[in-house]
Amino acid sequence: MKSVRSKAKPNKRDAILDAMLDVVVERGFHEAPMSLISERSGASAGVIYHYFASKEEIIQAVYERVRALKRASLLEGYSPNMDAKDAFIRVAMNAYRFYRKHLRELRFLDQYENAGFVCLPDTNSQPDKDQTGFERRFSSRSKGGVLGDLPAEVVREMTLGLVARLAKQPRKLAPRVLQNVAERMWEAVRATD
Amino acid sequence: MKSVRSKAKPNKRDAILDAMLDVVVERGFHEAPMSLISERSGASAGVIYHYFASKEEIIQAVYERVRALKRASLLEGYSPNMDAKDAFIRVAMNAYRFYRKHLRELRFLDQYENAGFVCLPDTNSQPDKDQTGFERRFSSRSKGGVLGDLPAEVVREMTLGLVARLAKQPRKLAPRVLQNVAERMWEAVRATD
Amino acid sequence: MKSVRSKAKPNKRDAILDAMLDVVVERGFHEAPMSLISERSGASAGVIYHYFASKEEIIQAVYERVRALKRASLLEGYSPNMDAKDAFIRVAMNAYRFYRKHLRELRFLDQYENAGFVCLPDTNSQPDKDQTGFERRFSSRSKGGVLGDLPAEVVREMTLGLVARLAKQPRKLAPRVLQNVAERMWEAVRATD
Amino acid sequence: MKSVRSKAKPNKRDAILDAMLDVVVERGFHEAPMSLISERSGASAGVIYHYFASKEEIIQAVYERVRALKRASLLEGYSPNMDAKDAFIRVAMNAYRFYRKHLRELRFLDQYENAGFVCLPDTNSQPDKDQTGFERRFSSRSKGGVLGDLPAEVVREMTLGLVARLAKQPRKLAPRVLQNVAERMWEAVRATD
DNA sequence: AATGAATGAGCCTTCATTCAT
DNA sequence: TATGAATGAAGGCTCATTCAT
Repeated sequence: MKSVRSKAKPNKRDAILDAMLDVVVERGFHEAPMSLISERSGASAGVIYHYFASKEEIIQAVYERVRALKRASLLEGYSPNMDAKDAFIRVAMNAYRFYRKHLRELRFLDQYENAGFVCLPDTNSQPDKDQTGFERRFSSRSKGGVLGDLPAEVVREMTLGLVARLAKQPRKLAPRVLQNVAERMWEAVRATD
Repeated sequence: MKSVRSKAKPNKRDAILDAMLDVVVERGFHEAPMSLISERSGASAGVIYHYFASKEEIIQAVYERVRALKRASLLEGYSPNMDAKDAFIRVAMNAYRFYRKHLRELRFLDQYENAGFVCLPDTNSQPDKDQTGFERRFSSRSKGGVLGDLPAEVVREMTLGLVARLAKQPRKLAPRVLQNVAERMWEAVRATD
Repeated sequence: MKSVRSKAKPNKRDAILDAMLDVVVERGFHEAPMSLISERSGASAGVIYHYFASKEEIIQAVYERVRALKRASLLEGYSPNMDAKDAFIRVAMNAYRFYRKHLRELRFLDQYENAGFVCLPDTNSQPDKDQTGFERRFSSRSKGGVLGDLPAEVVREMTLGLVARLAKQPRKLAPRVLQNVAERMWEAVRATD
Repeated sequence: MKSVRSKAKPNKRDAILDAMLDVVVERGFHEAPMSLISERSGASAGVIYHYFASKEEIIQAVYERVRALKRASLLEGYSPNMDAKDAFIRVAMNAYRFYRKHLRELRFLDQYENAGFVCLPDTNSQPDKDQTGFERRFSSRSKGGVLGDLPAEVVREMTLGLVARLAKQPRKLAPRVLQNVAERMWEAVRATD
């Protein structure tokens, strides 16, 4: 019966993460002083360090949270028995929708990845089953998937990477246009017989 | 006759810009203290402010310099009478080559654009002639160009944007693969009759 | 029937004092945060203030406890009818044994006395009878004692003070050496006729 | 012609060391905040770090300076051809005079050595010639010296250590008393035939 | 008695910038 | 032009202490 996202007392730890996300997005990693995090989150300078060991750790935690959120959203509605093309397009549309709904998160990710923070070589290297299945399916035919023989990172950039960048554009794309783009990308990366 | 990139005495102003570029790329905007710029550039803390009014201005100047360098490189070898597809592919390959040769600059751009610096409403909105011609040609057919009817920013992301991201990947793509990608992109964006 | 020094549940107040003693000895007064005292003593940050009004007061209490312990130990086995020299040597050996057994306490005293804590003008200036007798006996002949006419503080430093410093040395002195030293000190301070 | 110790501009580095010495002596290592050092030394918070890398380093530097000063003072007027007893007494009196003249320094040393700072295992282990000669002479006969066979650290405490403690007493000892004490110590440690 | 989240002043240090030389 | 000592406002973080539970 208690409202979770009410501004009332939204769990202090989360309030801190929220504040950090907002501030970093609005002003960049530089100019994200703890004093501001404190003010925005409603947590005193002191308690913050009760929940996190350091500023870096807060940033790390925001990153983790965003990653998890993203992961969960992309595969929504996907099932392994869908037709490959349909699945591909669905995920692309999912991604676009997600990014538009979570522009702040998207921008945070961009900053995080560009400011030289990424060092951990992947805590998430034990991917959940769903994703494993998905990733194998959408790999090159030579690796048992349905795609052509482009290197994996190229495919990633031609699909999800592209969608992310499109979502960052100021103008929101009409679903029709988006579908159109997704189809063209499908043509570009699918296995040609 | 004087070598441009020699560490010798390459004009103090440039040394400062070089230092800033390096430091930002290596350590991010946060953790790019003036003291380090001073040390790396060989310019004393004091003189730096003879050449630039503030740290921000240095960053701005680096950005400008990088933009100019990039602009000049992309259209190398392009001429308006080339076949459209060939031109497209040439520019794509140009871009890839440029980015790989100037990874530091590319990374600087990424940081700059992601850290919330871009506020100046485009000094470069008066594009030089060459580019104008090029841009008109490679616009949608409805605007007199040779491409399909996707929004301009979508096309940009599907072409140059993509190339930039591919260039950032650790692995260098074989020219053959790159050509392959460029062709697929061409198929994806060109006007279909 | 309850073991005194067992880590079990030795009265929370004492646990706090123990913790403070340990921490101060290990790390100095600076770097003796209450959080560590809390952790080591097993008492929560909160309760500590149920037993003591402030950090200072804890330190004061440790000091008092150590003083009392020391006082009790030195005169062990002393009786007024012993021969003066024997008594002198016995007390010296007592002191040495005590300090070696309680090095932590000794080090605490050193820190306490050197860090500018001593300000209380001696609550213990009403010495217990035993000591009174002892002190009178071992004072200068002109004051009714058996010693020569050196100032009291000089004698103190030449005897107990010296023993304390010897005890702090890393190497433990053989009883024979110690006895030897005590005898020489006795020669140095006793009344010469 | 410029006065060195004038309050005018006594070399900022030294002013900082002076301030640290004073504050530590007056208030202890705990409660010696940089802000106070800054205020007392007349150096801004910032410049201090131009001269020293950290607070610890300042303390270290004070220690070094005090050690050097002390070393120089003790052997004043000593020459190897003096009679052993005379030399012994002279050095003892030197030490007392030094300590009384430099009570602040003495207290600093005490704090430094008791607060767990000493870690460097002796940079001064290459003792200057004078001292070497002195130390050999005033060692036990079995090591070629003129003293009895007490362990070296015992002798140290019975002589210089004792003098240091006497100097710390509030009351200044009359030269006569001091001489008296020195003679007794000499009797206590010299070789007995 | 006990907990531990919360406070907020204060700590050490950094850093963009200025200024005397 | 050039130096680098100097400034002082912040910055991230700690810690003695309090207070709701």
